[in-house]
Amino acid sequence: MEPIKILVVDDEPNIRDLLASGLRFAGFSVLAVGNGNDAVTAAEKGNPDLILLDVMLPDMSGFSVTKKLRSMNILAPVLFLTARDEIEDKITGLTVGGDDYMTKPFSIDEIIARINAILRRTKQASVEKSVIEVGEVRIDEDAHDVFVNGESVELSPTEYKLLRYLMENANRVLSKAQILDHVWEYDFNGEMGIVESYISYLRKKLDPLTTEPVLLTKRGHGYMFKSIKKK
Amino acid sequence: MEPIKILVVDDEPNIRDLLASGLRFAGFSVLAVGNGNDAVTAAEKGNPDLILLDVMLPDMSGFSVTKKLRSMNILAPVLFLTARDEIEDKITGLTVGGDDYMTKPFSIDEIIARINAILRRTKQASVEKSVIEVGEVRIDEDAHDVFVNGESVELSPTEYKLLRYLMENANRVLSKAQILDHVWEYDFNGEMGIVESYISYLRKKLDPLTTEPVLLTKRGHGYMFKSIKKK
DNA sequence: AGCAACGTTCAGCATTCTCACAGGTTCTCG
DNA sequence: CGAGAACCTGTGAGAATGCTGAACGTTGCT
Repeated sequence: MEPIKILVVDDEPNIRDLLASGLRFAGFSVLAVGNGNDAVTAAEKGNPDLILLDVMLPDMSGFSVTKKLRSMNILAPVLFLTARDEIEDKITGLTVGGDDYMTKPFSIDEIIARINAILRRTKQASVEKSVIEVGEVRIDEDAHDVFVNGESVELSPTEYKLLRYLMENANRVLSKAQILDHVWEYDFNGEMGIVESYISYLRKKLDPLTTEPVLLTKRGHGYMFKSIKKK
Repeated sequence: MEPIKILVVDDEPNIRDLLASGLRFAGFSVLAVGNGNDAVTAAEKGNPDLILLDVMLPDMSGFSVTKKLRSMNILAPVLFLTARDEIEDKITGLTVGGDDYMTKPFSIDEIIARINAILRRTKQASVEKSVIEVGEVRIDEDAHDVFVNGESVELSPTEYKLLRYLMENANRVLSKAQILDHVWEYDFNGEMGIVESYISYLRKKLDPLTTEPVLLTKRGHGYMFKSIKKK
């Protein structure tokens, strides 16, 4: 099976490396460059399945890059990255077809989720399923819906991301530090107590609907989503 | 089969040697250096499968080291080491993909367990299974779960580490000193009576569920986890 | 502007864990 | 057999860890 190829374009080395290693760990084949010109040549040669494109580049704007790519008949979908205060209406209108955009700072897992969503929409079905189901809990990645035994549950964005990360790693202990790094934005500078708070929120919403608690505390280690009771 | 290569980076010679010999004994191929620059060159040449990296180094922070490594396309997962009170929020944002981190002081067996967990997840091939099963007792290293004949047993962190060490060395006598060195943090300076206490705790939890005692006292020598004798 | 939802911090409470100690038991060996 | 050594285990103090409600600031929506 061919790995899915992602072209990462960002001029800040920190962000670029964060993205590259995060995506590689998620199983993508990654090529990373730091400016618009390199992006164009890399896209031409590499034929990526998706392009992760920072809007603000030193040499040319993300807008110019896509225009150029389209004119060269390179039609890979683009996920734009933009700083929160960089006027967002410059983006709208840019995103045609399967394109999408995200604001910095982001959480690495959110990026991966968006990439999968785009690939699901635009590409062959070889991308992972949009539904994650573990035990009595099911989440629909496209609709951002959560069901417990068929019952719908309303979650805030952070609650949703946390639950998704835990379910993707069901039956594996995750330390608070790992949770923080995957679920929260990369510039988050607070305490790990916030993970405890959100675990508490999730429990309050999920536990009334499950036959037994699904979010386990592994004292001294972290938390775990438990799927099935092993006999 | 190629041995798995670990790069150890720590400026304190004591810790570095402790780690190096512990890991070598566990079957890894180890290269140990004392600062960030050497780490970068060693990683470049040695192509390690995993990097054990102290966050506080004399020349550059662990953060800079990883940044540099990532930008050089060295993507080995990193297990960060940090003093407990060294601001934990400096760590957050560091762990990407399969990375993890531990606080000093640690126990050597805990380090090895974490290393195996990371290698297992980044599926760098045939690392040992996450389940250890000896006789009627089974522990799942990913979930930190313990079962005796299918029955779940709740253990405290220290109890768990002790049981794991004993099971990894089943049918072999381990002296209290050995146990102390492997299971307790390296700066522990209490009495060996603590081992007796924890053996007692384990027995109280395990014996009711086993057909015969599994933790044997070898008077004058130490303790041994006995698997069911099959003649 | 006003309101609701959300993210974040914090403090108090509850639980669990670690470890030392000490009295009791078992074993070993003279 | 008896004394000392080795071992077992209950008790409890203090620390560590985790949970949750409350407060506050921010954002987005009406």
